[in-house]
Amino acid sequence: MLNQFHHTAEDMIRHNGGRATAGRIGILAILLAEQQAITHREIEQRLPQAQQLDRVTLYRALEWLVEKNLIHKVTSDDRAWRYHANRELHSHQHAHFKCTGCAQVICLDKLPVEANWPLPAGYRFQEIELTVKGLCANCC
Amino acid sequence: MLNQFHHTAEDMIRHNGGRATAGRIGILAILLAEQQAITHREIEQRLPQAQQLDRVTLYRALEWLVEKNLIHKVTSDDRAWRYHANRELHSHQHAHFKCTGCAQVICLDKLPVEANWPLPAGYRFQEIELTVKGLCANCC
DNA sequence: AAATAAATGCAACAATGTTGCGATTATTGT
DNA sequence: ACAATAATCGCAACATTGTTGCATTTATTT
Ligand SMILES: [Mn+2]
Ligand SMILES: [Mn+2]
Ligand SMILES: [Zn+2]
Ligand SMILES: [Zn+2]
Repeated sequence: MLNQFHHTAEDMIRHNGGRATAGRIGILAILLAEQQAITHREIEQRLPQAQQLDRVTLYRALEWLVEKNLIHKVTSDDRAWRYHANRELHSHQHAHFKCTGCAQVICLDKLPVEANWPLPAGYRFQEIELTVKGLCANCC
Repeated sequence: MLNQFHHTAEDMIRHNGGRATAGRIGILAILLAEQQAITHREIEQRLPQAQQLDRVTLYRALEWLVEKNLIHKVTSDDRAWRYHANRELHSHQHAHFKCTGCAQVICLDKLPVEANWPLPAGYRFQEIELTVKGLCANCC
């Protein structure tokens, strides 16, 4: 139920010292209900007509949610960030899958790569960004 | 010597059935001379004042070089493609490093990940895109 | 209910890349 | 060397995604 997610969303926002505005709650509820990582545009489309937000407000709300570590965003090759709620599985580093057919992005559970990557001398490792590309079950 | 690269570039272009225009040759020579993967903008800046190209022409030349497999392009989190000449090392799949300080991108030699990634049932693997982020020797 | 800081909406801007189309040019054949 | 031709180029216009400044509104606290 989306109402359930609304409640959870509001809690999460308050626990992080932010104002529980309709916009933030709605956005986070959408991301909590979503299996995949979705774009700014897709979030906009899922918002009920009654409470459409300004583009900029949506961007800023997402920025805030990322800062507070409630969601994470994923780089893609189509120049559009995709956002996804942080669940237990995804609190740490993980890889992503992107379908080259329908452009959907899902989070993969693990990041089966050694964190100690062989870098040139003097370089310092910070993090790995890994996207597996292929076809999803629908597009196969 | 950049002239040497010009000669090589012209050869590579002709061998692929394309017209050896000053623009294409200049671009490919720049990419051959460059260690790192560089952006459209950076290529533009390296072109001699005498033969500045239209932005669109530059984009289309790069597109053609990628099609012909003479160069490859790299996705980044700043929404700008970066281009690099295909050498032996990079003809196959490989990972990239991006410095979070100065934004430089270099190609890493290997891709120490199994090509057979554990995907959900019904999904088909195509390729891996992997970027290691960190600080380069200068920015450390 | 008033005070206050946080969040919002609007307009303007920036960066990167794409498309259509007429003009130019590299290449080929004579 | 010259003409024919298709490939390439340059320009203008557009698209998408995201950012910044600032005045207005609103959630929260007192
Ligand atoms: Mn994820
Ligand atoms: Mn590379
Ligand atoms: Zn798909
Ligand atoms: Zn650096």
